[in-house]
Amino acid sequence: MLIKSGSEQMRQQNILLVLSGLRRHGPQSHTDLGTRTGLSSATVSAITVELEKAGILERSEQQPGAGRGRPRVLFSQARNCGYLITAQISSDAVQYSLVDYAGRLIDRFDEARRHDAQSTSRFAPQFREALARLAERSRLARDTVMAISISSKGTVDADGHRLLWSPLLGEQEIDFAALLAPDWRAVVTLSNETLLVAQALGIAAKPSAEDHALAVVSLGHSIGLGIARLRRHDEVEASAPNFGHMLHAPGGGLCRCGGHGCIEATAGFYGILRTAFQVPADTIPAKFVPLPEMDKIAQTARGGNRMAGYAFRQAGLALGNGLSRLMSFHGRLPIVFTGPGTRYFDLLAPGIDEGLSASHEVRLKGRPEITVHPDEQRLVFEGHLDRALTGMDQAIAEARLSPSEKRSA
Amino acid sequence: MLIKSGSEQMRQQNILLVLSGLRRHGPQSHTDLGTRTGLSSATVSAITVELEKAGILERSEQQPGAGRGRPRVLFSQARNCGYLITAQISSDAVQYSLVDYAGRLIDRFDEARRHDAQSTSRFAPQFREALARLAERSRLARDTVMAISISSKGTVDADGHRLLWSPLLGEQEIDFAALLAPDWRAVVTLSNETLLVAQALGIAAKPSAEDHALAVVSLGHSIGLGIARLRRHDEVEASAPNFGHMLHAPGGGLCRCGGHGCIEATAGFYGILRTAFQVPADTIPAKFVPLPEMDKIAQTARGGNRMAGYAFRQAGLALGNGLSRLMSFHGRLPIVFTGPGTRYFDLLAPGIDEGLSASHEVRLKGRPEITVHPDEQRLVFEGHLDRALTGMDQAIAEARLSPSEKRSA
DNA sequence: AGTTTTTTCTCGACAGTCGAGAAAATAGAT
DNA sequence: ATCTATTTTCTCGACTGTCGAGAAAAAACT
Repeated sequence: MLIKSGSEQMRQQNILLVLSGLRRHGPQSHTDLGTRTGLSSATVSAITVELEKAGILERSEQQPGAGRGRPRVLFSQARNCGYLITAQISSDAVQYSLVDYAGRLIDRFDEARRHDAQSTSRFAPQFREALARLAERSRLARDTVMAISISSKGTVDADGHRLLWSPLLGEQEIDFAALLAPDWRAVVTLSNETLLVAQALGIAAKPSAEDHALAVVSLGHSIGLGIARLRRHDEVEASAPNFGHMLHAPGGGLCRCGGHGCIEATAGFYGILRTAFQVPADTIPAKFVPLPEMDKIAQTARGGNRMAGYAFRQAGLALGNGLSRLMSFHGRLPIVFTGPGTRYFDLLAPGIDEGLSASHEVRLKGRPEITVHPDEQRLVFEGHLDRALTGMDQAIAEARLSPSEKRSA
Repeated sequence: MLIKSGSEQMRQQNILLVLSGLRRHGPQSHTDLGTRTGLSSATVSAITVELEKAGILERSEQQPGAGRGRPRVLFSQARNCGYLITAQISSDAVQYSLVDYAGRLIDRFDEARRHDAQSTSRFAPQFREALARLAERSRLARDTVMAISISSKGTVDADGHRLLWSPLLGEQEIDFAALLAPDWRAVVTLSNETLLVAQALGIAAKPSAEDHALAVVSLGHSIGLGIARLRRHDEVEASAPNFGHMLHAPGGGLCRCGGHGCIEATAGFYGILRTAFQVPADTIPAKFVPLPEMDKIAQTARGGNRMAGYAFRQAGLALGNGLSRLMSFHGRLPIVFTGPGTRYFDLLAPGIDEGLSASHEVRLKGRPEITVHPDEQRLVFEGHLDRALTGMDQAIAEARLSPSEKRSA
């Protein structure tokens, strides 16, 4: 059964329309909103008045000298209406950011992670403490933080509450929602890192709108994949399949997940290292490979070293074959590479091409468009912003009746 | 941007709600509809009166003796409100069915297809002629046919208008929408056969609702895959990835698609035949393998013939590995096997199991639930009904204002 | 015939959107 | 300095649609 539609839903929908228009296209006037949303001027008025009263919107100053006529007044999000905290967990550090409702960065710091034995057990309390510190530094009442958005590599449960498996903490499951529930009133969401990248690229790629989807591959110690499907009406639906541990070749090298022949076991940094140094493929994978070491291997490969070159080519092949399979499922789609591994893209490209050509889709319609976008961290942050702030907009639209509204108006 | 919401959309949505409630749960009374949809009695009244006037709904007789009180009158679809034609194209025949708006089968016939050289060029005119005959046999005005729903194996374009590639007609592209446009006013949709099976299983599996998705594999001369995602509110979103031509093993046997190492090249009937008879793997695949011949191979395999047994096991392995990759993308999901190949399921099962166990998902959460459902043709028909009739409901809801409505009421 | 029970139908109130036009605010013209 | 043209914002009455409550209908039971 679908959902019932009353005048209630109608208003919610139109409020959301206004908020998301403002979100995607910045401060706008009454008339802009009207033409953009298709709503009549009268309706826009009713909505903006209501949101202004509720403290969600505020009127910016009009820009003067913009031609004849009454000057437009721009509406924009009220900054102090609520705050968002993002936490990007990566292998060597966690980056914490505090952002206001309008999407402006207020404060940010990194906290390095150590790779000793106790680091995993101490992770949760350290995380909690860091969040507390972030709020304190800006003298922010905790109740004003409406959302906490966390990202990590690995597998996340459907609710976005628990980290089920991660390359950093292994099978140590963390329930972030439960961890933060005592301290915070905010909505806590955990997302796969590459999913957020896909989200960010999805909304950015929107204007072209030629293709209906795109894929992004994160190259690093482990391999991540994100898919963004571009739905009608500016919506982006992102997902993050477990690509790194998809079967590449049965009986292949030992993977960190305990399986054999995963893509990551050949194309992740430790896989490349293993092949390059001719370590037996069932050797327990390295926990962490420093970038300089990878750089060194890449240098020897570029200098003509056979085995190093072969390692990168095999890695590319694993990626290409995997992407070929991806395209069997989702059709041919443009591919973006990101992450630290992109600095070896020249070495990976031939293998990727070879692997891709095994696909029916590629043979029929040609090679997909491939681009490289090295700055992964920034994309992750953008993904955080888009998802979390849109979520706040939604929550505002849905919670419209509770505050006062019944008595006063 | 989302879509604007006015009182118009509100009514459309609620009309759709009533129609789909009626569709999924059969004839119902005023009150039933009210509780099911959540709409107030007054609103249900307004809607049913409108639809009755428009000739979409009609009141069935009340069933007498059902206790005290005023007897309920059941609403149901007006049969003569519109008709649907379905055409199921399979390798050896095309089945044409005529169905009324309530989903009742009115007429049906099969037309055999021959496998000679001219058959493909003659296909289109024969198809057109058969549709004409179907309408004529029931003395039906063509304008009353609202939808023509066609299914085939192979690749379909996004609009559902053109058959891009099929195992039966190869690269000979057919634009069914264009083919039928001169003769029919109806909406023409082409769907992948296995997608329809997934749709049918999806709506049937709904009550359990434990898993959020399911996959169905069609085993035959070629291999089909359908996925049904169970969305909230009774909605099923079905898709049909190009599974049969997904890469199984690089450099594997020659496939009908022209590639090497596709799943189908090992697991399709011709692939099994090739392996069983030790024909070189780059031999041009047989166009068609009669079932009795497959039965014979299966018999020898069951009787202990090494090579025949190996052929089925390899086929199962290709399927299992493919499904393992599917689960890397979609998570662990229950699997249904259908199609003529299910009669060899005992021989395929060991290979499938072995292939599945290579998946990270399976190792973590255990083997997925596997069921067999041999009667593919009936499932395809059910899928046709659900998709096409739901589409008609939607069209009715959307086209509400045009007929009269403005003048009369 | 009267009462009870259940269902269907109808009426007034309410929420929300829309079109049109009034009011506001500015730049340029006189 | 005042007036006019122009553009934007705001307001009012009409319309559409939903909802709750109660009236009307239609059967079974007493």
